[in-house]
Amino acid sequence: MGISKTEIFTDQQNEIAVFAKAFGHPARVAILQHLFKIDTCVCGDLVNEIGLAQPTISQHLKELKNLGLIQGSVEGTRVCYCINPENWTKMKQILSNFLNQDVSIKNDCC
Amino acid sequence: MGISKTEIFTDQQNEIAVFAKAFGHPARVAILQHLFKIDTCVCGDLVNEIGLAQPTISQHLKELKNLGLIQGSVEGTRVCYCINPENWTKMKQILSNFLNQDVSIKNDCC
DNA sequence: TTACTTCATTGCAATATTACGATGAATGAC
DNA sequence: GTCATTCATCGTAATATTGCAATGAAGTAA
Repeated sequence: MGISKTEIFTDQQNEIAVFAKAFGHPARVAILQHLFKIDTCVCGDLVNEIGLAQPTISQHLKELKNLGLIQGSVEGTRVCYCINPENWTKMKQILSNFLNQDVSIKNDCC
Repeated sequence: MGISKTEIFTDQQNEIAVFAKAFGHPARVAILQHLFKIDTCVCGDLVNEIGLAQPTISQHLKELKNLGLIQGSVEGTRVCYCINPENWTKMKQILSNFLNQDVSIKNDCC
């Protein structure tokens, strides 16, 4: 049906999935990498940096903003974006907990 | 168009996106968590454990298997799945590199 | 053999995502 | 005021994803 049955999963599982989905597109990965590389707010040049049309970039930025991973502020005609450090750290911990659960895989299986 | 323009991004960016997408659905998160919890191969009871229909689970398992994150072996009428430790570690390093790039965010922005 | 179990595959419907042209809103320059 | 710039939003088309019923394939049990 194209709709995920989120109600049968735990809040934690849904939260992991929502954050992971944010990185599930290379454009959003590229946007975040660029914001980290510049290490301050980026004003306007994201469309040139990434190779997609302006409405498409705007849409990806909106998704990242809705998740709280980035924040933007208006500077005249431009809008400046940067990482939201608190929320990035929060997200990182949630995903790291999931990724680091590989305690002890028995090799007497499969 | 529903199709991602992967050709304009680096291999690394596409790789991050592909792995992240694997966790972008709570059912796949739940499957992986269960495999880790059981800590050995799981034979058959995934449909009862997760609350989705059998073809749906089979489809999610196929995606995880195609990415190499899990592996399966036939045991009679049953099929047993477990985490692929090598590929899980590989994936974890790729995603961790991305998540851990928060070196120094200047707070004189935004 | 038949019946049963387990899982994969097919086919389909509903929803989501991606991308962009066109347009609008807000600001700055003049 | 006009004009240009920048970014958001709307509308739409194409593709992807999710979910399940029906069916198929392969094994076990009798």
